Amino acid sequence: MKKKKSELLTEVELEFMTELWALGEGTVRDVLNNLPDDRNLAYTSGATILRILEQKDFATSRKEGKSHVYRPTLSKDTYQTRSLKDLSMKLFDDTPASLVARLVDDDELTEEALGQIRALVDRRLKHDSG
Amino acid sequence: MKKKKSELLTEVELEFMTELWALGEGTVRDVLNNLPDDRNLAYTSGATILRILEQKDFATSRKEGKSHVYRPTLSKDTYQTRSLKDLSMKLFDDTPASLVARLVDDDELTEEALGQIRALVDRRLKHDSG
DNA sequence: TTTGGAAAACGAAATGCTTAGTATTTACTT
DNA sequence: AAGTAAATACTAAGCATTTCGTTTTCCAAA
Repeated sequence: MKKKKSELLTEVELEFMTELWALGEGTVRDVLNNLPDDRNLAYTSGATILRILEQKDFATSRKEGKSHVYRPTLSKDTYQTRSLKDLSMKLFDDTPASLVARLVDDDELTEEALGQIRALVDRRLKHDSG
Repeated sequence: MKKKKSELLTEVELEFMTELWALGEGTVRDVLNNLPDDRNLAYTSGATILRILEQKDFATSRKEGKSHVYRPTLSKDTYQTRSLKDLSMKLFDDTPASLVARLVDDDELTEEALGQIRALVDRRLKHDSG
C-alpha cells in the first residue's frame, strides 16, 4: 500500500504556477519576467522549477521555436479547492464551517469583506434550493 | 532587511502540535500514545520533533520527574488564523471573500454546512453594527 | 551506593526542496 | 555551412525535514 502523496505545491512551485495561471501560458523567460523585481533567480533555476512542475503533472509544455511554452494542467480554481480541503482536514477537523468561523472572527476582516461573504453564501443557498 | 520566516509548521510538526492542543500538555510518551495506531514512530523520533517545536517556540517544556512535559505556546485558534492568512495571501490575492467563494462553490459542501456558515457570518455582522 | 531501566541529548543518514553552474542543443544570421 | 546567442538537459551543492541509533543522564529500587 503506497502512501498517498499530498499533491500540494511547494512554495516556489506555487509562485511559478501563480504566474502561469496569470499568463495562461509562457516560457521560462516569460515567467521570470513576471516575478517581482526583488526576486532574482538565475534563468536555469526557473527552467528547473518548470521542468519539475511538468514532472509532477502540474504543467505541460510544447516546443515553439527554440523554447518550451509551459501551460498549467490544473486550473487555479481546482487548486484552490484542493488547498482548502487540505487545510480544513489538517487543522479544522474536516469541518468547513469551523474554518469560516475562524475567518470571520478575525478582527482585521473588514465589514465590506463580511458583506461580500454573506452575499456569496446567500447566492449559493438560493441556487441550491430553488 | 531580513526575510520574514513563514512561521508555519511542517507536516509532522503540525501532527504533534495537534496532539498537544488536544491534550493541553504532555510528555513524548503521551503524544506518541495519542497518535493513530498505524503511525509507528520510534520514541526518539517523537523526542526530536518536540525538541524542534520548542526550538521554534511553538512549545515550552518543564521538567517533571525524569520527563519533560511539553505545552503549546500558541493556541490552536491563533495558528488557524495565521494559516488562513497565509493561504489567503498566497492563493487568494489576499481577499478572504474569494477564499469563501471557492469554499462555498465546492459541490461536496453540504446544505447544512452552508447554513452554519451563513449563521456565523450573520452573527458577526449583527455584533459589529448593532 | 550501586545498578537497571526510562528518558534526554546528540548526531547522523535519507530524502526532498531550492538554487544554480556547466555542457549540450537549437535555430537564426551572415 | 559556421558562428553565435539563447534555451535546454544534466548535475550537484546547500539546506531543511523526517527519522532513528548511540551515548549520556537521571531516578528509583535493591
